[in-house]
Amino acid sequence: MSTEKNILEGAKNLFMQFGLKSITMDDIAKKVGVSKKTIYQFFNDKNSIVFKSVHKHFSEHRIEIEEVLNNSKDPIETIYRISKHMQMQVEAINPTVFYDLQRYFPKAYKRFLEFKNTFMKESLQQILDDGINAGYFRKELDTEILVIQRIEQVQMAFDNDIYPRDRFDFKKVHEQLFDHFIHGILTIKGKEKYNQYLNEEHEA
DNA sequence: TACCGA
DNA sequence: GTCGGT
Repeated sequence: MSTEKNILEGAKNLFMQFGLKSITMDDIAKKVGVSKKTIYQFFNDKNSIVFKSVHKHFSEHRIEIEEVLNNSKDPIETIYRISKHMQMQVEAINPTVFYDLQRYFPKAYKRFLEFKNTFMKESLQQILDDGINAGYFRKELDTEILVIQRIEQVQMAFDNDIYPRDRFDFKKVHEQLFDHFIHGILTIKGKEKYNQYLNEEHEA
């Protein structure tokens, strides 16, 4: 792998684990095993590494989501598998990343918002519309309104002022919000199908 | 690796 | 004192 890819991969891993602000250029150099001089041959500044890390992260995330979209038998399986995927992502990322992005790295934060407001929004809306047509989700739903609600509630769970992490289990907050969301949209038929996937998981 | 400026 | 940048 190229030196540039190595640096980016190492930086991304450190950022995911510890956040953006607390990781220094020296930390990255040490982790990757190169000098800071080498890093600055590929990246203009820290802002550039953060931006490219964020870009790489969401590009990979997008490919994984597309794999699920293309290989699920029905909308219930899609939303179930994506929720599992999101759960893993949520556990793998230090929540301070979002705070750091917003506060210190506006350009990278903009990239994140773009991902959230285009790809995430469009794919979730497609899933909801498909689910309604298949009779799994309630036909009364306004999917455009609910997609925004769902995306923003995920973001809300990352906000330490809203669900302080010294009082709430981060993972449990996400689980609760998803459970509440999914049960608010399922029809009877959808619930049966959803429970099938839950039961398969317990048997596995 | 040492150093400077913020 | 810390950290991005030289």
